[in-house]
Amino acid sequence: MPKVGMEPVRRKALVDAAMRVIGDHGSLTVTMSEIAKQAGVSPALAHHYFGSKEQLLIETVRVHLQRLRDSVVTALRAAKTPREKLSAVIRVSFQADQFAPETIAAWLAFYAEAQRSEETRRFLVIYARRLHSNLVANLKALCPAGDAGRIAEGAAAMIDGLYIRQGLRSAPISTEASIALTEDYLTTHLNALRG
Amino acid sequence: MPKVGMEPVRRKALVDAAMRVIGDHGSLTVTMSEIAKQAGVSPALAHHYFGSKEQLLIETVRVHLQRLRDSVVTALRAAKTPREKLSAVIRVSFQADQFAPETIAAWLAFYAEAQRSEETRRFLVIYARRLHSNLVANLKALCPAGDAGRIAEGAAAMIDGLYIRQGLRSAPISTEASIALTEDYLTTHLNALRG
DNA sequence: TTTTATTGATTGATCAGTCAATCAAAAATA
DNA sequence: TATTTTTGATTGACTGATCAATCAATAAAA
Repeated sequence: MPKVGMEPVRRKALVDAAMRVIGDHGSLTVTMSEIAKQAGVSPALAHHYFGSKEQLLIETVRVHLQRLRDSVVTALRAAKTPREKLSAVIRVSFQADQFAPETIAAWLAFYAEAQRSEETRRFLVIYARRLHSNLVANLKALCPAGDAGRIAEGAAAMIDGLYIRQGLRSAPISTEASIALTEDYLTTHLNALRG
Repeated sequence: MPKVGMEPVRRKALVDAAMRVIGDHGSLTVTMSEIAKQAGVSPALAHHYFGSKEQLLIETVRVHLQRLRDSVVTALRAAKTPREKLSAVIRVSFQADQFAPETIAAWLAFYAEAQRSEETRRFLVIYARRLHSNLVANLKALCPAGDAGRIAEGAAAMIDGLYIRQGLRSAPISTEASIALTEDYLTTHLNALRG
């Protein structure tokens, strides 16, 4: 079996396995053994490629945020007007795979981890900033700059809040309802500025 | 030294110590030793009174949510009109001790834990429902019932979202600004219904 | 004397991380 | 082409540390 060029294959498998195991487990206190098993390799190999558990977890955050970013870029390209681009950003935040319970559980675990791991925090901050700046950039075409910043803050908070509340499964809300609430927030506040 | 009636004293000390240690550590992966040390007793005593680490953590959530509830009740009593009561609920959510970094870190850890521990989840769901129903009850006096539910969802999401984003410390926002954003959300949406 | 409070010492389990050894492909050499 | 050497991939077995949980013992009140 040992062929050359396995490294990228194994790294991807391990990063995907980590996300799945963390999501199922609902916590970062998962063992390297579980992750390796899920990826179909030995724990020793996971250490071989990532050096440490912490490094594997950090890579997992990085890779998955990168994928999320790619989704946003694609969605933004497809949208024409600023208003459509705002909707695109919202839609991606709530898209199916992001809204799956295991995915929410995993992100929640990473958010908590950001309190301990400076590197994890850095990646999440980059995501938060990008979300904010995507919103601001397009809002500026629709309202004064000062209002754009404020409305973007509110919209970002609402997106994250709907997300975390979905994780609690107290009053499960559909993807469409979440999108509608956020859209409504934007529309109402933009209208308030005109009227 | 052993005097009778130590139990409630020790329980409170341990629950407070747990919250502090978890907040400082930014995670639930804290040891019974650390908690016990912070409380000034031996690890064995913590086990004696709580049976297990999990039970101590659950008690910690319960007690702290109970305190939060008491704050809300007091604030609601002090407020007269429905609109003032809405403001009171918002104010408590962002009050100083709740907004301290260690407190946010602790709650984030518990939110993540809710994915694993059914009992922890139950307590957080109760809090979420109470927040929602406090908002709905007072909104109903100011707008149609259907709109009240929707606006309450949005306001609750915004509160939780501002909270979690504060935990990231990416663009630290002041207590006042957080309150202002949430108040603005309510005002704007209530006005939109009238206009 | 019984009960409550308290701890030091210990145990058993879990895990991250290491290491030496194996195996097969690729590259170099004859 | 055949043979040897090197290198990358992979793992089983092991180690050391950590930690929750237990327990027997002590000490002071009731």
